[in-house]
Amino acid sequence: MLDIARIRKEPETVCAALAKRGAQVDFAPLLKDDQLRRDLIARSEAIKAERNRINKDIPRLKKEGGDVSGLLEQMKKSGEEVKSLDDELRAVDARMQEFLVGLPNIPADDVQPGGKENNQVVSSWGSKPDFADFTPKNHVDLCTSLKLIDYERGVKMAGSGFWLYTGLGARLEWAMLNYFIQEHIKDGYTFMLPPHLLIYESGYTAGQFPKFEEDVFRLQEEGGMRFLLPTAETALINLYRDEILEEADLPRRLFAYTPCYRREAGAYRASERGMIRGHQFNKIEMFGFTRPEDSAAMLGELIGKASRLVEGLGLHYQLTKLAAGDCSASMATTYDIEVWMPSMNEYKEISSVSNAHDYQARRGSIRYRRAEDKKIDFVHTLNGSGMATSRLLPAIVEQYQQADGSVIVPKVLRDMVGADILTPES
RNA sequence: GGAGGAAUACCCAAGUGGUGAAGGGGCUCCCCUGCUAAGGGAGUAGGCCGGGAAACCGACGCGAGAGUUCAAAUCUCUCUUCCUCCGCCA
Repeated sequence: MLDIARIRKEPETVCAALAKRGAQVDFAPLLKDDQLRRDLIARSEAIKAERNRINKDIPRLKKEGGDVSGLLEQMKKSGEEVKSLDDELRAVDARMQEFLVGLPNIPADDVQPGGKENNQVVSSWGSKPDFADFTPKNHVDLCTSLKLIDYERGVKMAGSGFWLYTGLGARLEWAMLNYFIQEHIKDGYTFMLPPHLLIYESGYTAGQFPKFEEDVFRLQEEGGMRFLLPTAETALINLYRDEILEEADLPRRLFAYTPCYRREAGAYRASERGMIRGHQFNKIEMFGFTRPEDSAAMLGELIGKASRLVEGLGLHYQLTKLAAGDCSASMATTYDIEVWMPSMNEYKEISSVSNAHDYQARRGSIRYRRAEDKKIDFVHTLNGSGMATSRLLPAIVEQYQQADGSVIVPKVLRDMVGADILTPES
């Protein structure tokens, strides 16, 4: 949610910023409603103030035996006036709300305009594995032959877009989750296990609703809906919804493990099978609440953490700064970590680290009281995958595969997996 | 799923239609005392919205929303959350 005061003050600047992400917005109807709204409030409140004054007098007059019937008549009339003004006000409010809720976040100043084509590779780590001596297999073949993932039986149980980790595959997946959890705890982050089913308002605060309701699995219930979270971010952003934190409480550094459930309507490309567009995948999510002046530093911190985790696994990756149009609607800045996928000859996103500034905080009314002057202001919120293990497992088997079809287990996972190398026989 | 009960400030809590939502604890400040104590006094109802450069003024505000009324913490309805009991529990 954008600040109406800022739009009122500098509509052209906001308009130009939104244009960076390809959003063409005309603020004229909004600003007209804004003026109308304030007029309605002024008129309604003037009548209410008068009514309050008279109401204070009535009991006194009655006690003194005066005649109040004329006053009562007048009060009844002004009551009706107030009611009609307030009805109009509600309609204007709803119209403005609808307009504002549909607007995406303002991209940060240093974010490039344009779409995907303007994404910039910031850095890269490691190098592409050398497969000169043999033809590397793709992760679907590897995971199948090594019996790490059972794609067919996953579909049998749950339908298209689901798979099943089996044996060493489950252990490898779980080892990664454990590894990340341990690293986050070492860094002083607080471990959270949130509910997986959330109410509508939580999706609204995250910026998911109302625009992307079709993208989640929904359960219709009497008296409302619940949905399966598409990422732990959707839960964690709501931790302090409608709360006022003390400045001393900030920054908050959290992480959570949840599966992520997404509809991902439409078919995936064959090469993406088993990695992208699954309806359910595992992810550790990092999350931060900060003072506005600290969010840039925390963004750097989160990028650093995500990078170190991929490096710990020894995977070749690049860090990309997204152009405005490629950032999701709620985010002002996003950096992606993209891991090398030999079979696809592409770098694929495995972590996305973003700063939402006050966009989500405004939607969810998440604020803090400054220690010095007791003023209340919106916090900044940040999130980053740290990491999506279900996308890392394919990268691991592809990058670590050997000529004989076996896969070497990354050092940091060997104890937890209980194996140094995965072979078709193991 | 059923039957009851509850929701007022940081905490406890009074308040069954009428001008400023009692009181206590805690907290902040001051006085007295003089050193891990005790006493006295003052302050302490949030947040949003509108106006204003500000001081401030106004509107709203007793879980949320609607209604009755000239007037609602108080009466009515709907909902939410919590508590007690019963049932269910792969």
